[in-house]
Amino acid sequence: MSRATTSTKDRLIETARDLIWRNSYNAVSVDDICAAADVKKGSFYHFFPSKAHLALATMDSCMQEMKADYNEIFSKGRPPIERFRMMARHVFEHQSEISKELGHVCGCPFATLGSELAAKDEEIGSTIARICAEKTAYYEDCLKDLQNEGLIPASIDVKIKADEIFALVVGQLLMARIKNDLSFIEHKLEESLFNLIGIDLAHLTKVPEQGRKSVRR
Amino acid sequence: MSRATTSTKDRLIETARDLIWRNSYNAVSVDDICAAADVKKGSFYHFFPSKAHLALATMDSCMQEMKADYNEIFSKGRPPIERFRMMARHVFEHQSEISKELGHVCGCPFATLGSELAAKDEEIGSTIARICAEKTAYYEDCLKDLQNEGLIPASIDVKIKADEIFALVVGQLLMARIKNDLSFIEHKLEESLFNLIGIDLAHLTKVPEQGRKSVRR
DNA sequence: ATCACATTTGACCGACCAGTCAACTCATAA
DNA sequence: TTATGAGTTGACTGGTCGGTCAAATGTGAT
Repeated sequence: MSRATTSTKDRLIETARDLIWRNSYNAVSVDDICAAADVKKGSFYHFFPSKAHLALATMDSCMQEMKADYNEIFSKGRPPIERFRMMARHVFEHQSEISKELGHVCGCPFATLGSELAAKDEEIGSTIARICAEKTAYYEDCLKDLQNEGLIPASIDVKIKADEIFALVVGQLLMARIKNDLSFIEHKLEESLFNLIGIDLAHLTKVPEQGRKSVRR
Repeated sequence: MSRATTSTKDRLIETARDLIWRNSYNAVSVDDICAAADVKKGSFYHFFPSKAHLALATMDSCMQEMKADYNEIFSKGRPPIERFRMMARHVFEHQSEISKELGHVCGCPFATLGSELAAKDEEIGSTIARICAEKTAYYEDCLKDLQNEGLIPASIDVKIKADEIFALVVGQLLMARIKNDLSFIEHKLEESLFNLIGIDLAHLTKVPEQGRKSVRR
């Protein structure tokens, strides 16, 4: 009957993602999730040993989706500046979509969950820390390419800069969630990003159709 | 008996601040707070009509403390660069102190609460948004002074830049909370900050004891 | 047809949740 | 002395929490 669409387990993960992301881990009960997913509680505990394990599975699912997007955005075929630019656009578009679907700006799911649970549940805390590290790896790699192309000084520490970028994005997403307003991310995220990286975008875009593939040296 | 130290109401607010900040709003029950504050539940509801109202009172208390600190740090008697520098140091020292006291890096209390409740409780959400706006006002004012002294270009939009600074700090605090590690804030926050503002600190500090009061023009 | 096994169901548990209440203490003020 | 009202107490409520369980049902292989 219900197999036609998605499996019970997947349905639980998807529903949990929506409910927890929209509200918070502790504000959403297992009963809530079961009701929304139209799954009986016994079935829930057949697939997940605890509520926390569902949260972990939900994060895994989110991370895989994120990775698929990032692999596309940060593919080597794209000039590094374009990658960051596309990331900024993607953040807005993704958030905008989620916001329409769930009725509220939701920000970064890992940050939301991490902020709530990092001090309580060690496993979730370290999982989130690992996910964040994976995200910054994309930035770091891209920053290295910017260095190789001579667009940013070779002297800067790309690892630190990547952490800074991540913090900036996470912070702006958090503010967007609190204010329930994406306009800053829509109009200013890209600029903030290049400010932080240290690239004068206005100067670069003066040469519109040249130097796009590679501005090597 | 207990009046000797602090009033029941204040004791509840202080205890709630610690417990909620350390864990999260929904993870801490009224019973928990009452037990930790050695207050009976009936007394709790004599002073606060609901748990949410205690949270609001707690935020008020946090904000007053924050304002006292910020008024000192951002006083006009200090050169604007020193103000930001002192703020970075203050963030670390404050977090370090709290971390020792509560056993875990806690980050920004408003961000933590906001992330958890903004989508659920409108009043708390808008209160937090207002508090954040008050914080960015300090940055904005300080950025204007930097402009007046010619240390940053007059062309930059200080309002936006202030929001960027706030997002960066909040984001790094959130990461510190998740990782339970203050080392990035200890060693890199100041540098990140001036990166974002667009001031080359290394260049400035080459002139150690001069140009401290004012580097006008 | 029979078996093994995965899945589903709904009743159930004790603990805990936010919040209520009537009775009590005690200081002050008339 | 008595009346008032702020503060305190602990027992109480109805509902919800995360989690359990035995029994029922479906499914695929032999």
